[in-house]
Amino acid sequence: MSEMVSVHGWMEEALSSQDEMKDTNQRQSAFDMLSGLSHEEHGSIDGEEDEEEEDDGEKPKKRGPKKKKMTKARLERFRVRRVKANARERTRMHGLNDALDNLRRVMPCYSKTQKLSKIETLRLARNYIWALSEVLERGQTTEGKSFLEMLCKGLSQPTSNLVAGCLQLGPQSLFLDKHEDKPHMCDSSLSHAYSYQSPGLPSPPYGNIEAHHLHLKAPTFKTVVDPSMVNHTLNCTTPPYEGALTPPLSISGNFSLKQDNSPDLDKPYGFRSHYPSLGLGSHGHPPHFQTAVPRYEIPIDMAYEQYPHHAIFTE
DNA sequence: TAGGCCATCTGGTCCT
DNA sequence: AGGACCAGATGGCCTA
Repeated sequence: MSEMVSVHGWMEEALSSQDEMKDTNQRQSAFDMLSGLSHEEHGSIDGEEDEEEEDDGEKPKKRGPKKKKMTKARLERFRVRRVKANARERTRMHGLNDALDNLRRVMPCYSKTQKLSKIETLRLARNYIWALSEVLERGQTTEGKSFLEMLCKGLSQPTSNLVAGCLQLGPQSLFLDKHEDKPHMCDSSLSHAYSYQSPGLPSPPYGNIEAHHLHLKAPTFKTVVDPSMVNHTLNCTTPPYEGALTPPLSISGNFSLKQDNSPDLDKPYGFRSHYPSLGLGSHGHPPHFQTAVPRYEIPIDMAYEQYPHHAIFTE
């Protein structure tokens, strides 16, 4: 019993100290301390090491493996294991979030200040790949409504507004000052001009946006990459695409650009190789695509010459 | 204030 | 046994 009292005192200490904690790590340690508590409630604490439980009661014996008493040593081992597992899980989730952030950066609209939610990021990424593959395979233009339709399919209305606003801006507006903290191709405030209420759509979440609801003029993407200037390596099984090059809606995945100390930009992302960061799994099969987005390799300084104001360089 | 989003904890399952 | 992965639960924060 004295053990229980001391354990509860430890818990209360963790709880009270938690109020004063602002730092996440401190909170983590408090939670981790508390993690042992819930299990104490289920098991009694015995002073003996790993002593087997003896049930002399008249209650019918339960089936299944005999549960061991929560001795102090077992409790401590459990707590340590739980704390380590929590730390691993946090690290794992941080890695997952980092990957999502990297994905956000190669999306057609990216803003440090207004991040797409996780689910919207994944949806837009899927649509983006799909739309670009359509451009490659069928020679579809990125200027039409269908491109916008594909991008916005299944997205929430706010996100669709955001994307629509991005594509509405036209080529001049795509090249934002690289030192400004603006979205790559759009800003949410800009989307107000195109904010549409789609009467027939479930609002907000996840209705399909039809282009005729948008009343948008076709965005005009012009190829700014001179094919003769680039080392065009097409790493796919399909014949080389003879038409116009895919406009660099987002070239951060194609170039390895490093303007600041962000270590993330050193890593290969996006379409740099065949879908390396899109969660292909160990088998490495592209997700139902027969073509890959062409990969342009341009020296960094040349890239800056070509895209001096491309918003993608804002980092 | 409700709802959306997020971070974290937690226990279960599978794998090495 | 321990780690990775997953899904459910929970609570905090923010916004309409």
